[in-house]
Amino acid sequence: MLKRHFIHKLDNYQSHTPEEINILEKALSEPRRFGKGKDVIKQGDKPEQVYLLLDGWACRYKISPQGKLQVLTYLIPGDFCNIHITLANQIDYSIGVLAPSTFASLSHERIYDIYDNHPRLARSLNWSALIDISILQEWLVNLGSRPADQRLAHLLCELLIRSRAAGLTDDHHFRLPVTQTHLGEAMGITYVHTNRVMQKLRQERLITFANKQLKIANWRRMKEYADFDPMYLHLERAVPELEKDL
Amino acid sequence: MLKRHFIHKLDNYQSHTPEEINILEKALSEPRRFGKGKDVIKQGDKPEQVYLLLDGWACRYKISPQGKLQVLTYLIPGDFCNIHITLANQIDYSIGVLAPSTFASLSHERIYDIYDNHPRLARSLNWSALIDISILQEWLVNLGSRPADQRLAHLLCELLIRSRAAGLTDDHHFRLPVTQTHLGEAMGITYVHTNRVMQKLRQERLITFANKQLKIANWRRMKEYADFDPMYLHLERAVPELEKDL
DNA sequence: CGATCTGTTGATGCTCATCAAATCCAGTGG
DNA sequence: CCACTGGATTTGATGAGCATCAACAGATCG
Repeated sequence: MLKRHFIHKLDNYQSHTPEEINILEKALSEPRRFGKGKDVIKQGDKPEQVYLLLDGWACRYKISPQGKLQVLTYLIPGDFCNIHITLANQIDYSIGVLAPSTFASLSHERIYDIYDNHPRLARSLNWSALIDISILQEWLVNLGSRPADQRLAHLLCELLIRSRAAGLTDDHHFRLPVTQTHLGEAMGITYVHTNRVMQKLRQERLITFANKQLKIANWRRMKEYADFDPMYLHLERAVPELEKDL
Repeated sequence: MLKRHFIHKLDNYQSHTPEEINILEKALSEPRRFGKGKDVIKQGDKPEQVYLLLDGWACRYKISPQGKLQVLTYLIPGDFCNIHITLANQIDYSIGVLAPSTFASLSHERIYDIYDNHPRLARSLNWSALIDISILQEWLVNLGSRPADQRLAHLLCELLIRSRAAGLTDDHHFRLPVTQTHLGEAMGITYVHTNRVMQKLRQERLITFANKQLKIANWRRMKEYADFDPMYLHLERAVPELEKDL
């Protein structure tokens, strides 16, 4: 049977026994489908459960009082959408669905149970949360200090490595079912400019993009171009393997 | 006796008994002084302890392979510099000292001890970590979707509220011992432009800045100008008080 | 099969970077 | 106490990167 994406992801940190996997599986609710454009969590909601993206594509985002939308991170299968089990009264972001997706959820009690009684699993979840923060930080660097072309290149490098880490692909292609508008909202630029920057990367023969499939045509040059160092993804154990044949 | 800044900060979440405060105090190492320009933690170090800023001013930052520096967050007295007790082999950021500062540290064992045996304190620490993430997210919004003048205004609003929450000030002034270069590195703009934007805020009579003291001259207009909603600081319990008389 | 969303292209102007130089200021040593 | 020094702030001139506005082509979908 096929390994689920979240197991695939967590296995990059440490390998999990069938029993451990079973504990996680049993903690999950029935999967629930959400259509494109729906919100799983809305800014202002009370925190109630943690969502796990099983399949599809989503993002965490904020809308500022002025009405501009900013994507905070992309969520791919295997990602926990909102791990930092929030002690706050209100959540200050939304989880939006970018392509038809299925989610499972974990109640806070289940999570606390894991933290209390399954220290190895607890470490895996903590590791996953650590990566979330680390990605946020790298996105800050991306927005604050790279021009738009490198910014896009960097984002695409990240998404390829994360896709490989989740077992979503094993070559240079990955599924990227988002519009250029979405990409722009993640990078803090307009969709018009996103389009132009995308063309530039195509002309440089770094990427191709068709049918929602993105291919990084030359990984070595792309990495260099993007100034990409995967260290922040904390996949030490797996990166050599993940970059093999790229 | 004077309440220490980190207690002041945590009390915004829930009040702490003298015994609880004592447990925290006893978990702290001897304070250690660091001079301006020194690094408490360097990119690439192994995680060993958690630092608490007792006095002074510091920041978390990253230097990209290309050599550009990006400030990820400012640290003021009462802040834990690196709570996310990292399970990684390497830390991917540095903690830099911007003004002469004193730090105390907590070993990972002490932290785990608190998590295991003092659930109320554990919640307070988690709350503090939550704010860290939330600030990161809001900074992403700031960099991604606000022009430089609003960006600076927003940053200054945040720093005033945080300073009040840590008991560092009780009026419109707060100590800001950083150069315009540093501010620029936080906002992803050059120091030249930082200077010009600063002058604009002065001309609008929103701020004054002299002797490392920043004053927000008109809180209501400044908030509006900056598009500032303090919700992300998760100080619900305290914000009404914190904004009193502003 | 029309209606709407997404991608693409062009023209124009503003925001911000870059380069360069002039003050201002705090600290240091004679 | 003053002359020196190096960092921080300020100012001006120029240009690049990106936003904005507008229009059209292609893809998608009920």
